[in-house]
Amino acid sequence: MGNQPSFIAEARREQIIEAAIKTLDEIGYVKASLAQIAKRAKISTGLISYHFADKRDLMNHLLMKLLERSTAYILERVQLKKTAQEKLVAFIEASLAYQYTHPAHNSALIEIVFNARTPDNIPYYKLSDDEEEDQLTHELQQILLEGQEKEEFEKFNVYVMASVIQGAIGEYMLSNSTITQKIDLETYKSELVKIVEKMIVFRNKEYVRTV
Amino acid sequence: MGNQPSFIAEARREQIIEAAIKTLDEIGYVKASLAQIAKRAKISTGLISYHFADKRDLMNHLLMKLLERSTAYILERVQLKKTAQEKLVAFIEASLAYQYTHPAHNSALIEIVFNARTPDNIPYYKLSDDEEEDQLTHELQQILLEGQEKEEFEKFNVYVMASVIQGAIGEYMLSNSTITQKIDLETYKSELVKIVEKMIVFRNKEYVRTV
DNA sequence: TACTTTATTAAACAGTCAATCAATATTTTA
DNA sequence: TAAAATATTGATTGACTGTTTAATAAAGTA
Repeated sequence: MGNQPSFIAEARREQIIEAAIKTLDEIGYVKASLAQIAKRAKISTGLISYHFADKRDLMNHLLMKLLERSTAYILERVQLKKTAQEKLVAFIEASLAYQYTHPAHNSALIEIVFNARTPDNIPYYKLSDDEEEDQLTHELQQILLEGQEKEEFEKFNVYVMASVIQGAIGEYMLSNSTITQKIDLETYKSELVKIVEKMIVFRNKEYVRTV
Repeated sequence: MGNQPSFIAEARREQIIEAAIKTLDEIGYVKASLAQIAKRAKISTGLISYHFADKRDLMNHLLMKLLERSTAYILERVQLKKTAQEKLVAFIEASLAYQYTHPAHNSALIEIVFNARTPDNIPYYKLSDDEEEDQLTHELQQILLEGQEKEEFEKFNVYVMASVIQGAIGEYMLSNSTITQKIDLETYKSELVKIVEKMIVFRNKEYVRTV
């Protein structure tokens, strides 16, 4: 009784997950029934239940996939850089770029994080994330620490600073209108980098002189 | 046919809204059915339908109430201050304080903003908010502008800076665990203020000398 | 007082949900 | 090929959804 999840089954699971992403993006979590997902995958609802234990199981797999992808995208680009400052800029730019180039993934991620709950009813967004998302948080904190050790960066509370940076990134991802209407991605990117560098980068003599 | 909404009716509507807030906080938007809300208000479900046109109507009233309260709380405290810098600090501190002292309101607000949708299915969080929430955004932008005009603050993009600050505030409100486990409110408050002042406040000669 | 309006309940309604199941088709294995 | 395992459908189930309705209670009015 081999238990490797047969080639065709894996493909179908992929397809269902993709359809679920599309569904979440299009009609939101509340309306994202198995029937709606099945419709977009052009299969019967029963088949979803056959491949996933239940709806929560499907949503968990979907969430993992979304986190994996964005994490990989961002980390790839960060690891190309050498100095902490370069890494930090790459982190910010890649985060914003991923959101911009994958709006559907982004919406789906928001829908699920703010709706899915554990069996004991704790919402995911309140969860301590030892998982993938945390991988990004961890990486950001590492960059900041590294920068301080190498004296590229000033002293500041790393956790709070990481939170500020992630908040700024998330804010653009969320407020699809208020900000987006007035500021395009490139402007936001460069302005945000400027601001972050101002609050982080060590002010050496040349810098002070230019103030 | 007078249309002032009778004393007793208004009280009942209040009660239903409070029960709805409690429900959203406790079990989240997805499970917040009229039956669950009625149970907490200790009334029949039909009575909710009698006092509100439909569920969306109830949720809209609830959202308005939540926004009114937090906006009033924050603006009250900001208006006590004179200089732009003092106002900015008051804005940040009041925003964080309100969340901390009203966790249930906060959860309810999150649940509704990330779930409610317009009749044409646009999620509220993607909506351009000409409303109350925007009142806070607008106030923050005004503070930043005023600071620049009075040369208290450096030059920066006001929209991006406002977004960074609101992102930092929202991040603490959201990540109830990752941050909160490591950093208490007071520390986050003071560290955030320090960071914001560093990226905003005009660096006069005394400041530079201390670097 | 008698009458009208407002408030409230419990039951019923039509619809949707996730999950299950028996029947059937497809693929894999021997 | 024949048999077994896997994949898929479509229909069904029972629970729950928001809303409506008929009946009744309470409050207001004249």
